[in-house]
Amino acid sequence: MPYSKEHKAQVRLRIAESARILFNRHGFEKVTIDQVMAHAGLTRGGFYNHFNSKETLYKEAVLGFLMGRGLLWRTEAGIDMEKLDQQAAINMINSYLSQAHLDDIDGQCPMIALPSDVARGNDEVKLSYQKLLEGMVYLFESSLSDTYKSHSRQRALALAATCVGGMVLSRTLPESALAKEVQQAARAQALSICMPIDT
Amino acid sequence: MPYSKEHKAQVRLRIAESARILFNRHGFEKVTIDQVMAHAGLTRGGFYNHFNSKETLYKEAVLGFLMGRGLLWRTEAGIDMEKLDQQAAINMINSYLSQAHLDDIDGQCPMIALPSDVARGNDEVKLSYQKLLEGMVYLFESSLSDTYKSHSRQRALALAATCVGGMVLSRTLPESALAKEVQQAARAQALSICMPIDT
DNA sequence: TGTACATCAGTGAACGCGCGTTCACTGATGTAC
DNA sequence: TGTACATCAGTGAACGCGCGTTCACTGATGTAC
Repeated sequence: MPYSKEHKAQVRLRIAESARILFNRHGFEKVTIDQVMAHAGLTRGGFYNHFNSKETLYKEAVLGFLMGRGLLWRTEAGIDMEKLDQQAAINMINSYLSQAHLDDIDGQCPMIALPSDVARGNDEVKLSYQKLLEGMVYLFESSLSDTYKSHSRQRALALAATCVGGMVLSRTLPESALAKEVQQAARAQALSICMPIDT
Repeated sequence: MPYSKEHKAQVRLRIAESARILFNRHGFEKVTIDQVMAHAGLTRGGFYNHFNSKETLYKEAVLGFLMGRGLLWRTEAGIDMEKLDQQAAINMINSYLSQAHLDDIDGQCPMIALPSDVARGNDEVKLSYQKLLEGMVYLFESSLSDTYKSHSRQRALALAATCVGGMVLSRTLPESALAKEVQQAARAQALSICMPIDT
């Protein structure tokens, strides 16, 4: 049994990670198997040792975010998944709706980079996208449950819509003041939702 | 001078309209010139009598929504662009964040159908997308200016983010209760933003 | 410890299909007389 | 009013390129002895 099992698993992960980055930059369609493999330091043909088709890459790439880059990202934002209080929601919003996130093409949340690509993908991709959203909603809902006894789920879902919507719009506008304005307005709105009204 | 000028202009519009519908269904990449022309009742080669390239179709298709389908849609929703009061904003939200809009793949707002495609398009497409957003923000801002003396622009921008975000997320989730839940939560939130707090 | 061997991850040429674009043509239309 | 003509919208075959996928191979690795 040449080559250890871990070796193959690692290479597979490396390919999926390369795919995630390139998909974030250029979308599912525009990225070729060649580019993905080259980015992972390999050549064309080997791809099919690891994946059945390009389609199966989509799922793996989107899901990879949760455990890889996304995990790192939550840590940096000071979010402790064991202790989801109001501050966690605030940190999430400030980090998600930030200039840094707008600038980070490679590391951005796939919900922002790939919404319409996923909408046209197969059910597997959509399900992995749903996992991302559920993670975000869980975070918001847990964080808000202390502040708001009722409607905390509704508020959490609306917060997710505002966060993703604000970033999607910002990303889609041509480089301009308006892009920044949208992102900041969405943030202000989101923060006011998760804080008790005392203004 | 055979064929009147109007004839050519009409055909051009018909092609752009076919493109808009097919793009809404399948995105920029997946749709072929053949399909667009066939949908418009023409054949492949004639395309280049009307457009320089596939790329130039993008802009025209997105912009076409504002004056075509979008106009019809605002009328149906009972929105009078001459009289933008609080009710106009409420009508807009109820119509935009609705099950009917979710079901209307062909006629939906391109901001929902094509966000990531546009984000990767050229500046012309982005600019036409921006026009759509500006229209929406203008509507909200005018409608809210009576209710809220200050921050009406910020609220309008955040409303746009919530509307687009709610629909984008809904569209992207696999057919499920969650999709509907997101859309309804976004609507409830949006409505509560544009109505004086009296709950 | 050293060597022969079997496995299979990785290589890169080749295949085949699809699509954007071009081009020589055809024939419907409005105009001139 | 009727007819010949010029224009150019529309046709469809052909081109060429790019990309997903296949396949025969190569050579690095862990194992058996």
